[in-house]
Amino acid sequence: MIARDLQPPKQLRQRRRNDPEGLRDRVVNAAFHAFTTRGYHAVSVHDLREAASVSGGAYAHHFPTKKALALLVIERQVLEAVRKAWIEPVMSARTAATGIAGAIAAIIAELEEKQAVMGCPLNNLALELAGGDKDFQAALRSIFAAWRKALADKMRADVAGGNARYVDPDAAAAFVVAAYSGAMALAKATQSVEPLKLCTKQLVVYLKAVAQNGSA
Amino acid sequence: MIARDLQPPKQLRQRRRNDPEGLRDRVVNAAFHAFTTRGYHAVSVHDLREAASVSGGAYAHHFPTKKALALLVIERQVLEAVRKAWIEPVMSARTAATGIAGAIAAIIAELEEKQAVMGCPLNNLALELAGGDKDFQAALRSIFAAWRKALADKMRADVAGGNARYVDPDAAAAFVVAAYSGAMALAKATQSVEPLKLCTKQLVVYLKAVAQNGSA
Amino acid sequence: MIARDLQPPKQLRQRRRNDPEGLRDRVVNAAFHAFTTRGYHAVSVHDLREAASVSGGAYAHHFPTKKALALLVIERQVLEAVRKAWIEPVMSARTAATGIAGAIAAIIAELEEKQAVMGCPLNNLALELAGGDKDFQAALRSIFAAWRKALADKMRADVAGGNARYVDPDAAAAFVVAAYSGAMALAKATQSVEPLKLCTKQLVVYLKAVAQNGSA
Amino acid sequence: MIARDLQPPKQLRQRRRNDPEGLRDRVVNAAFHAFTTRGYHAVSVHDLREAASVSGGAYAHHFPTKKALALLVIERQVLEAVRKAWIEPVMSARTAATGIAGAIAAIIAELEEKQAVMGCPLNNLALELAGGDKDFQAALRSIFAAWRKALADKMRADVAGGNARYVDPDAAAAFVVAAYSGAMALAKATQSVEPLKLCTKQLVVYLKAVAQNGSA
DNA sequence: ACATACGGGACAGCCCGTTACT
DNA sequence: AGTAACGGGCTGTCCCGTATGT
Repeated sequence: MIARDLQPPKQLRQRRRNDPEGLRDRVVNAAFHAFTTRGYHAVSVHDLREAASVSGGAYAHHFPTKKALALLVIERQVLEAVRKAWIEPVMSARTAATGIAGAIAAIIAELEEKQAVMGCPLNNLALELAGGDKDFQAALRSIFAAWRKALADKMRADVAGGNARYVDPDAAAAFVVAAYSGAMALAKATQSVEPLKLCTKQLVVYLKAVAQNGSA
Repeated sequence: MIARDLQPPKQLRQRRRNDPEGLRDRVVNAAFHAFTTRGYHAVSVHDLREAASVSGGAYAHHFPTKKALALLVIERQVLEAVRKAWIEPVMSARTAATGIAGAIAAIIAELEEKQAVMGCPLNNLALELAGGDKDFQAALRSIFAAWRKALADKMRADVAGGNARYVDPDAAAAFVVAAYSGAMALAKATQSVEPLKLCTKQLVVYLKAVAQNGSA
Repeated sequence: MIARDLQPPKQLRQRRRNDPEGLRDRVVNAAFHAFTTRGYHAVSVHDLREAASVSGGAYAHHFPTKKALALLVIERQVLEAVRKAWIEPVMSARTAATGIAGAIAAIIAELEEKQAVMGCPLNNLALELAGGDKDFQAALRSIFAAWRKALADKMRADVAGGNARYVDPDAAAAFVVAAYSGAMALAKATQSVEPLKLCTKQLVVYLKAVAQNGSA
Repeated sequence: MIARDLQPPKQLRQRRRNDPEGLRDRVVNAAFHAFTTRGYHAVSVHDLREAASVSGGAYAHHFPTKKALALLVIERQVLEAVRKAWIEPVMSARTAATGIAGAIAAIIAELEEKQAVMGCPLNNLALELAGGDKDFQAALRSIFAAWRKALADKMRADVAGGNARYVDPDAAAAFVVAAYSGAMALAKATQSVEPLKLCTKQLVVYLKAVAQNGSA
């Protein structure tokens, strides 16, 4: 009718890159960061596409649903984060106790560089998603299991090597995971590393008690 | 103006009953349950209105925004839940250690009646909301503070009464909160009370250690 | 279930005033201001009740619908505003021409005190509402008619008194109303009194032309 | 993933046709018509989508907000309407006076074909929107400026060509715009072209006066 | 007269996933 | 592999008018 020149600026049409792996990485990394800091439900796929500079079609080509992407994030990135921050440091430490203390110390050091305490990626996702969906539940549970198993194995190695006498390494490992997770929750709620430091000290007290007189 | 009953006097048009407090209670209770089990972002206000059988107009009259409702839930219901499950049992127990063990035992007993482990209401909300919004953060933080303070006060009372010699009751209280919170997270992730039982035993070990030889 | 003390603060219950006329005045004045500056559709009855500090029940008791209130505003306040700003000054002036110039000058002076140019109340409402609703249309049209009639009558008096020789006073009056209305629209769009001043000068030129050589 | 046609291949599921420009045109034209006749606030985006037969998703893809759509309408369609109805006819006329008279005459002729007088698109929007929002204000102001400038330029050309002696072409142009705008407002309020005809005659009187003896 | 509580529906905007097209 | 267009439904919030109650 009036004015028919409403074409969108064709010249701005995004350049195509054809880099499937890079694209997947960008999306998965953006999703890991967004999901673990803001929460699965609080993040829209639009946010993720924007953060990763990916068009809707390309995104859909690689990730059928939001849930599938989240499972990928959990199984790859979250597991990897736990491995890097906990499993590897503990495995390569002299004893379980020193490894645990060292891992937490490293995390505290990293947090103190940044300004905000965003909590533990695994726990953030677990508390939001483990209640509802079986697939999420299974994925998250297996990471917790790997974490606990690594700690327990190290404790068993300590016992075998004569460095400690844990009566129930599995229980002790679960407790360490729990204490750290809860301390991080406290740290997130107060937006301060102070609870983490406090709890670390207490964790050391506990570990000394169970490693020496063998109460657990 | 003269009433002109154009519609035949529908007997079905059920008489409205003004019950603002009941309505508010229904909504707040529904919100407490839904928010703490499914998560704030996973629940729509439509869900809540339906669960509470409340019309859109009535809902809007009482709760300006979803956030305001959530703050109400946190400040009233969540605080009350922590009080009932933790603060009151511990305060009325003989010692901090027995109170803590008793509180967790009661929670485990309650969980074993039900089928699903939905986690700690406070921690569920904290992990989802403490990262983003200042108002949520403040509300949640104050509940954690009350929880920690109650435990620490009881420990200080134990010290004063000669029943224990905690060196740092605040740290010990924070650790108890953290260990329980983390154990509950583990329980939720595995959908089993087993981690909770395991961790409780270890918590007792810790408490014995710090209460007797005064390491903390 | 948990916490049942959710009663709204009963003590805050608004004091009842029982001042029906004052209440009506407050509402009608608030509505006049809001409707003529922000527009009928842009203002909610909630806004009006708040601006007039009137509860929903009291509001509804006096004004059955939003439209009825608006009609009242038009028939009372808008008409009164036109009377005060135009009809009375012109009627009491020596001639139509001096009355018109004086009326506009007074309006300009008033605008220059304030910061924003909100336009002519009558025209603001007319352009928004005259297109759709017959009742609004009739109410607005009658005000324009009164305005035009007053100007035409004064011109006819001028002719009778030998002060001017308007050939078509009705046309001249309509033109004055139109020129002023359009000038105010221009002033509102530019948020400046400058177009109003410019147009006033031209209006004087026109009036001299038609009053002296009798072209209209 | 293999396509599994769980629904029988619905023949009715009409094939989607991608026509972004057509869709945008449909929406913008519908918006132009609805906004300028019924008003910005009186029209819901639902109305527009329905009028343009556009789904919610498609609409959102092209127009982020209602305001953005309105700005587009103003900057494109309203400007174009003013250009077609006023600027081009006046520019291509022999003199400013004949151009102005011709433009209004054409508008009157068009109105007499239809039944309703919906007013000037530009003024309708201006009176509703220029009071509140800075972006709307700027967009509308620039159209008025273009309109006034075109008339003033034509008058200056007349002076240069010796066809008239306007002392202040800018003021005369503003006055013409104002008089027409106000006359159209009157016409809308009375739902009749009569005020428009009346005022046009007077406008000619004015133009003769200022063009010949050079009073403005 | 007037205050609170309430009903049902509309508001603009966003959601995730899919389809057409290059 | 990748882009833009698109569908249908849901989000939280607000709307105007009415009913209940003092």
